[in-house]
This record gives sequence, structure tokens and C-alpha cells, in this order.
Amino acid sequence: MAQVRVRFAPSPTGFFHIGSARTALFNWLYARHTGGVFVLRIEDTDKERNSEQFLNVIYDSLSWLGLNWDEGPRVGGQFGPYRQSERADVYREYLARLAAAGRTYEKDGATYFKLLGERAEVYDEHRKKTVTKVRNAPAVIDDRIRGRVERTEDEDFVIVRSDGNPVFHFVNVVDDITMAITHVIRGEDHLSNTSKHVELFKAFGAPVPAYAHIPLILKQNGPGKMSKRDQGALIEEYQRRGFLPEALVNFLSLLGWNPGDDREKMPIAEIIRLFDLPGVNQSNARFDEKKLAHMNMAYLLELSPDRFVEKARGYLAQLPAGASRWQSADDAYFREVMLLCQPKLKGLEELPAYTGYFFSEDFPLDAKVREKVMGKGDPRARLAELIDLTGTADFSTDAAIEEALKALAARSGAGFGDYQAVARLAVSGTNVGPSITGLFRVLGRERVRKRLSALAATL
RNA sequence: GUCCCCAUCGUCUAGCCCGGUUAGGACACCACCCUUUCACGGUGAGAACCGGGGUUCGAAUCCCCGUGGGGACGCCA
Repeated sequence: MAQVRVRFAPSPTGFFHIGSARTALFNWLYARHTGGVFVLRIEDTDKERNSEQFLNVIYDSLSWLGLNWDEGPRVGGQFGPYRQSERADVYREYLARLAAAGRTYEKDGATYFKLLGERAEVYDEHRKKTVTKVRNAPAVIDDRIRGRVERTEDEDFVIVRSDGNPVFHFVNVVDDITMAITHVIRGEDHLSNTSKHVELFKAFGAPVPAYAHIPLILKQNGPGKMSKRDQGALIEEYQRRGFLPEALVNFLSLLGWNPGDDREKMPIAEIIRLFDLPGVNQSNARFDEKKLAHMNMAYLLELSPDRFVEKARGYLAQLPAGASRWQSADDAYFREVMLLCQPKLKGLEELPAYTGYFFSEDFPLDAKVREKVMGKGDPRARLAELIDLTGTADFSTDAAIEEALKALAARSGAGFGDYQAVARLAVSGTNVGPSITGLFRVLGRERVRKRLSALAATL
């Protein structure tokens, strides 16, 4: 069996859709699984809609996801160039072949591909116009996911626009032929187009590749497939929100595919080992951001300290406002704060709100929490005792702080929880966060006492 | 309207090909446990074979018809 060659062929429209990401991923996985070649081809024949800078959106998104390409722009390859805008010579040659075989004709300045068979004029109710139907044999699509699919192409179609630019169907097929693509893995929305492509392959006398039409990703609420305007549809959004690419890739791999057992969270090497076309589902999948968030948390939790700190720093640095707040902190302290919070976070997005009070005295006091804590027991007395205790207590370790607090609770007869709640409110302004002992230790005696006193002063 | 694809818990899915399961897992939700908060984690609960016909001793599984969902029908890709 010859080496597998697959391709991902996006258009530089300025967006990198999550559905495109999954198509790219499945192609990449199949190439890696089979030891094949993953080709990146840029389909930029529509000069109206494409632009140079949009190319970077594609490169950046693929790179961020870790989907490296073996052939394509920036890395080259023996079947280049890999941008359709640079392949005019190839298309001219293939168009000439079609013309020589009598399979093209001009109409309204455009070039049409001519189907073989009897013709008849028919009025199309839906399109409200008369069209020429061709009595044609069905095209057979050998689909690795759906099985054998037949569809009859019964109308000639445009392959070169009147402005001289070739159309998708034509260049797509020509490139798949000239780039020796063996498997076309793409979204199901292309299944109906495939009969056009099969007709072209046949007209060129070229072997038809194996197809694999993968199910679509549906929007989480409401009807229809996910579009670029839907919440969570764009890869750059996940990048910006600090999602871990390995988590997103793992999640995406499970949208329409499964390893055949209960496993979900898997290292990419394992996904590559298990991935195969027959394991891909046939039905569309609804996108579920909650499950993605859970996957992201699981990956975040197991990040090594160094990696977590690096990710946290990266995330905070790209925030639009207030980046200076964290940047002014010294490395050791920053690291200590981040590692204290790592086991508690669901996502890097929580970082600003979750760690703000470590880096500034100006942090919000949650009014509801304050009301709740202050309305219970004798917070005034607890605060006074805490201020007294923290003046002399050993702050060197969590254990020492815990011991001191427990001793205080035992002396006074109030519960540990009462001290904990009041102290937490004073130092962090809320009722969620790391352990109170960790909070004390990392914040340090001086700031803890200052904040306790500040809260006491408001009573 | 025409053509194509699809159909298991709210969601992602295993099981289907090669009929016999208390129809399994995960996310979400709820309860309990753990616990110095909040999480994590643990235990448990509720929750599905779209409908109708066939074939068969027996159908989630095979066949047909409905219905529902999705896609395509551009000088977009």
C-alpha cells in the first residue's frame, strides 16, 4: 500500500473555525497514525475574500494546536507551490487538457465543465429558472466512514469564472491529483459536492481518492451547524481565554470519534495510535463547552509546576488591561502564588479574579460574603483575637500557622471555621480560595495583619 | 422543491457489522462522604434505544416505510 497523503485545505478568510480545526486534526491524526504525509494547502482562489494577513490566522492556529504540516507553505515540499494563487500554470495546463477532450465550453464569459449524456431543458421551481439537466450515470463515492454513496451530478458547472479565476471544485481536484492525495478527509457538508469532484477525476483519467466525510459540529443551542458567529466557534477565542491546546485537541478528537472504549482523557500519542477512519461516527455532534471546560481543568491540574507557572504568566501577560499588576511581582513570589492556586482553578481565565488580592491592596470585598460572615457569631472578637495572634505566631510553614489557629480556637471555644471565615474575608475579600494557612504564609505577617485591622476598623 | 447523510440518557458516546446486556462510561444536574472556605476526589440517584410495520423463539442490533435532525443545490470554499 502506497504511503497515505492527506491534506488540509483552508481558505484564508480571517477566521479559523472549530470545525476546520477538527478537520485538520483528523487529517493530521490519520497521517500520523499511518506514517503518512500531512499537506497544508491554501485555497485562496477567491481574490475578493482572501487576504495576505489572514494566512497568519491559519498558521498560528495550526501551530498553537500542535498540528504541524509536512508539506505546505513555510516548509515547502516537492509538490509545491502550496498556495493556489501561485498555481495558475498548473490550472492552465489541466484546463487545456479538459478543453482538448471536448469537456469544456464557454458561457457568459465563464468556462463550464461539460457532463456526458442526453440533455433536456427543465424549469427548476426552487431556483426559479430554466436549467439544462444532463442524463448522467451516478458517481460512486467510496467513503471510509459512510460506505458506498451514490449521487448523480446532472448539471454542468462553472470551473473558471468570467474574471479568469478558477473555481474551488476544479482547483481542488487538480491539486489533489498533482499533489498525489490518497485520502480526502473533510466535513460532511462537502459530500454533495463530491459527485462533481468524482466527475472531474474521471474526466482527467485520474484515480479517485478514498473519501472520508466526517460529521459536522452543531451549535450547542438552536438549530444548524456551528457558524463563525456562534459562541465558542473560533480557535483564537480559546487561545485568548487561556485554554490548553492539548485539552482542546483531546476534546475535539472525541467529537465524532472514540477509541472504542471508555477512555476519554488520553495523551496525544495514544490518540494517534488508536485513531482510524472506521472509528469515526456518522452522526453530527453538538458542541458542549462544559465538557471542554472539564477537560481543560483536568489538563491544568496535571501540569508540572514549571509549566503551570509559565502558562499562567503567559495568560496574564496577554490580558488587555492591568498586566502591570502581575508583571511587577518578583518571580519567586509569583510562582508561589500560582502554585498555591493551581489545584483550585478550573481555568486560567479565573486567574485575575482568583489571585488579584495577592498583588494589590486594592481588592474588592464581596458584599454578600461580608454580610454572611459578619452576621454569624462574634466576628469582632474573632478579628481582635486574630490580630493579636498574628503578631507573634510562627508564619514559616502551613503546619505552624495551622497549629497556632487551632490552639486559638481551642482556647476561645469558637470553631476553627469561624476564624477561617473572618480571616479569609479580611485577607481576600471573598469566601473561596486556597487554604487559609497557605493564604497567611504566602501573604506574610505584615499584610495579613494590615488587612485584618482594616476589616476590624469598618465594624 | 430536488438530491445526499444521519437517528441510544439533556449533551458526547459504548453496544449495532457477527440479534439473547440489570443498555456501559463521561459531561451536566441532584444527594451524601471527605473537608478549615471553595474546588478536586469518592459514593450514590435520576436520566436513553424516534414511531410503525416486518424477519425471528428472541430486535437497540437485520429489512422497509414514516417522522425528525443535518447538509448540498453560487462565476463562495
